[in-house]
Amino acid sequence: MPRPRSLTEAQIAAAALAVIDRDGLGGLTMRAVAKEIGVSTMALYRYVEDREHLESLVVDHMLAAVDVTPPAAPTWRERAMALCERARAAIDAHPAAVPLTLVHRHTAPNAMRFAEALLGVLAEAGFTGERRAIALRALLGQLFGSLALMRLGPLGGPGTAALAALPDEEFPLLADTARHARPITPDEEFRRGLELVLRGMSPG
Amino acid sequence: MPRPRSLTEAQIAAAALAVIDRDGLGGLTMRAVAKEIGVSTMALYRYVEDREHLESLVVDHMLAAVDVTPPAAPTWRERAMALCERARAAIDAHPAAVPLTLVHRHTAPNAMRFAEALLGVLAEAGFTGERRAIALRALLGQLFGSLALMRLGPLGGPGTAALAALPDEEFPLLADTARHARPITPDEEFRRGLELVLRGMSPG
DNA sequence: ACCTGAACACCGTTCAAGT
DNA sequence: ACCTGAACACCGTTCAAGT
Repeated sequence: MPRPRSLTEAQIAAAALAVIDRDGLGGLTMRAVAKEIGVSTMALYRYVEDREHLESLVVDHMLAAVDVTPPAAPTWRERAMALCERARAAIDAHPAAVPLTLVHRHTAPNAMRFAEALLGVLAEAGFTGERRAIALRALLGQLFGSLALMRLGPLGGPGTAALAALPDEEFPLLADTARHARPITPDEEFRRGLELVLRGMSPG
Repeated sequence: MPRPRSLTEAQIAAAALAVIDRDGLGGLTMRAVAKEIGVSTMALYRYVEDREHLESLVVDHMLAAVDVTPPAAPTWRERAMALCERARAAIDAHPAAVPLTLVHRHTAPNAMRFAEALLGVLAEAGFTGERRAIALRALLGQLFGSLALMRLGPLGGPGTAALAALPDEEFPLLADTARHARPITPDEEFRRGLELVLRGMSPG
């Protein structure tokens, strides 16, 4: 009599994410995830190929939380922005996991689901062919790049404060820019950066 | 009689980069770097705090190769583009090391040197205050985000080819877009993405 | 001061054994 | 079939000892 599988991929991904949220990315080990679920380390290998696969499950699980129904907004730029903000919210809910999204973005089915939705907005706006491909990549680049930058230190954070205290002789512009950047919130930074990209894009 | 230091940071960084280029990021270990130099593993700890510090040296070493003298081009957008293309060339010369640049960008002095140069172009173009801060971050986000995306698979690569073969019913736009993206070279992808960002920016 | 090798506490993963 | 614990080949880093 075959024993039924006792774990699901979602369960494993959720446990891994809990470990990351609690102990950081450095705390993510096969042993830790197994313990979190309450199973032997080797039991995990019944469900995932290796550690890479486990990480991929985590990324897919995070992106599963992104609602990809077409946003109702008057302009295509606002609709694209709304989609990207949903993705940012879902990813930023687990800041320590951000680096994983950059490495495993291509193996997660839910990443494709998101890309398809974003392409829907672009297609409706009149983007076709190569132009649409470039537009998608630029948006994804800004989305993930901006998330990575903000995880290292948002404009309004301590890193920027340190830059503001830099010797004016060597980095005058960096110091001055850092001082002006102090009051910018991560939300604002994300929005305004993406707005630049969207403003530079046109379907024709 | 105190023995003189036998290693330099540049030498260590170069050895680490050689290891990465040869064996990938997974091959980067303290033991491998020490062996590459021809010294005991523990000798490295005379020069670097820990593995994190070693990685930071690698990133700084890669960015040291970026020429930050102001490019001579008619428009500020072309000058900004030229600077970013120099950075891309330096980083892309070591594709396996790209993920490190995302994690250690903030601790590398040469990253600040590059940011200062880019701010020089923006300042000359009339960007000031918050606007300049946002513009810098958007450019850096696109630069690093785009590099990360291209490392996973350029638009013209096998990943895109796989997407093009996707079932049309589930991902019609993704499949179609992937087909049109096939002939786009990494160079073109990088340039055109960054152009979108630059086009969307204005100093006033 | 600088360098070394052994040792410690991990890690991912293989393997043989249990139900 | 599914799960387990011991074992293997690593890893970063501490420490005591050598010159």
